[in-house]
Amino acid sequence: MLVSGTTGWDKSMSTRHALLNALVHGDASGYDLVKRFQPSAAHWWHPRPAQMYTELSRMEADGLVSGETVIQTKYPNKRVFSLTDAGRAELQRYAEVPSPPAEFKDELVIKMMGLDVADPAALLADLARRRKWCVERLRKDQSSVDAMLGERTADQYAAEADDLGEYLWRLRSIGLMQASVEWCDAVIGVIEARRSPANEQRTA
Amino acid sequence: MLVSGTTGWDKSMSTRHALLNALVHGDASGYDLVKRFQPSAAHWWHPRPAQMYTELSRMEADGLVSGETVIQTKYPNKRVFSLTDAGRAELQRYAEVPSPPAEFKDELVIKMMGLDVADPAALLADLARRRKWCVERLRKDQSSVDAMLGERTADQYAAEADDLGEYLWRLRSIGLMQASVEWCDAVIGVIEARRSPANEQRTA
DNA sequence: AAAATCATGTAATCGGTTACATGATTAT
DNA sequence: ATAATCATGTAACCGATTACATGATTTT
Repeated sequence: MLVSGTTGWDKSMSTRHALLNALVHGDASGYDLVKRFQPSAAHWWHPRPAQMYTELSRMEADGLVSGETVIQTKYPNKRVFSLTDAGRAELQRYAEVPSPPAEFKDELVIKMMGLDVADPAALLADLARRRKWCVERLRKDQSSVDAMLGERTADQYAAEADDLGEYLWRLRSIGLMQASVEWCDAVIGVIEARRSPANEQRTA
Repeated sequence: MLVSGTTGWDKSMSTRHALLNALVHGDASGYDLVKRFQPSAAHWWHPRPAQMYTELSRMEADGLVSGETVIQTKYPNKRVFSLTDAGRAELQRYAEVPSPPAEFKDELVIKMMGLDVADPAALLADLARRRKWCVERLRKDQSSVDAMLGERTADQYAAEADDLGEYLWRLRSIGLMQASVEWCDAVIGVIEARRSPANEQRTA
């Protein structure tokens, strides 16, 4: 598995509870979990391997998970983690704490602040890149959803499936990516309108 | 000004460049900038005062801004910052660095991971709260945009205005909030479908 | 032969958060 | 009287990132 490079990783979230929730569906090694949260496998948020390993150790120290070492001959030994009762209790507690509003962090928005004084060329290039990235992400998420659904309707899937989390995560991503693409187009439109304010003299 | 409490603050972004960009439009004290990025005044991202003050000092040490102390008798003295040439150069450099993909951090999405094993009651409450929050945010952003436009069309505004950053920031927020509300509704739908899988036997 | 897979971790650093401290002035 | 405004900061902490280190095995 290639870990850094390509498109790179995105940023932060509640790593501990993400790991806890991931272990609900079955025991896993740190390595398994790293893969499950990888950018290619997952979506728009990815804890880094370094932190996942440290967090797993901390969780073990806190008694939320227990790790058993599995000795392997051909490959390095691994530690397989499972939820403890305390872990499950913590998950329950967490479920009942109201979630804070989602956080959105977008450097492009910051750059927009300088738009009325800056040269828009660099911004246009940036917007085009961003738009492309979002379209690509959208395509991937959409095809994941299609693959998950198969022949079923969304309602059937909702009733039967056992990986609703994955599914809903992708739905979330799709919505955000659509909004992002539309925003890019709107901003490009604004910059164009500013560049050629021809239509001002038109109607009135 | 009341700083903490109420809905509270959201999280992180590139504080340094946000401050730099804010100073493009005119000199300002730390306090002015704190207000400009406040949740009520601004949008969905807000650096904390503590960090803005520290960051301004660091920027001054790095020569990107220069602060002049203004002595006041009735109120505490203040330091008014202005961009230096180095600061403007840094802003230019920053404009040319490609922006990384936007980051989205949403604890609700994490909670969804446990949906097929957990009791959905707590989640439903959480979703309802979230939905309400987003609708409210949406309303505020929408009325800000309306106020900015006034009698003008979007194209006219784009050609004339000198606060495009504020405007585009709100457009971004509106798109994200709309997507968020729709997602909440979709998830609620999924949970309902799961709770009463009545329609499975229907057509086929 | 080169690259990717399996598998885990440490150390240094950093950006950001929380909590706290101060105190005159003005508006409700 | 109470609360909010003006105005700035420090100290402790913490979650997360970057960079690095290891090395046999399997696939291309």
